[in-house]
This record gives sequence, C-alpha cells and structure tokens, in this order.
Amino acid sequence: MTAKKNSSLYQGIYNLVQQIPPGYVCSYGRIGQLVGCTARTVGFALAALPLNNDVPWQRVVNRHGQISLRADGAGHVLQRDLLVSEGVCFCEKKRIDMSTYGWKFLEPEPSGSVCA
DNA sequence: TTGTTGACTCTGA
DNA sequence: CTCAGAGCCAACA
Repeated sequence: MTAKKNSSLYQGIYNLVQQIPPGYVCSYGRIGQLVGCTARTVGFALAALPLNNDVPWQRVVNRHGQISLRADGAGHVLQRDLLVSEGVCFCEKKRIDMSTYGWKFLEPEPSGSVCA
C-alpha cells in the first residue's frame, strides 16, 4: 500500500504541515523526521510550494523557533505577520517559545495559549 | 554521473 | 547564550 513515490515525499510534508493546528508552529527537522528526510529536504519542499497553496508553510519555522530568511530574501515578514495573526506571539525578538507553541505530532490540546 | 546550492540541524568552542 | 564549521538529503545544470 501506499506505494510511496518520489512525489509522495513532498505530499507527505505538505500533509503533515496541514495537520498543524492554527496558533502553533513546527520545526523542519520534526517534519523531516516524520516523513523520513532531513530538514533541508523539508525546506526545499516548502520552497517549491506555490504562493497560493493549501499548506500553512508559515507555521513551519527553524529549530530555534525563529523564522529563517527565504530564498527571496523577503517573506519572513509575511510569515511573522501570518503567525501573529493566527495567535502566535513573538515574545522574544521574533523568537517563538517552542514549549508553548511547539506543536507535537498527535499532541493533545495545549493549555493556555496567550502571550503577555 | 558529478558538482553545486539550499526556507536546516548538530556539535564544539 | 552566541558564533562558526561540518553533515545530510534532494533537486537542478
């Protein structure tokens, strides 16, 4: 089953990102490990995403909980805006608290989700 | 097929 | 904590 194909790799990444609830973020390595590839591959997959996609790529950040500069050199601003718009707060200078917003695969509901 | 690049991560200092 | 270097995987020329 499953018949995983090369394209399935990207599909798996997109599917996983789509499972991220609003107000939460995930790291590349986490998704990469779930799909069976490295963080670089995840970033590459998201980079190949069209501007109008059904994948909340903005919820994907690096391991430090910060937004990495895109190949375009711009977009991290948009990403930050989208995250803040969803409820994620960048308390520490564009830094997200993974302990609070770090979404875990199949993780139960969180407890408070607000930022002073 | 090989070499380079890339939205990253890890380890060491 | 921050900075720097090396590594891993996938796509492109």
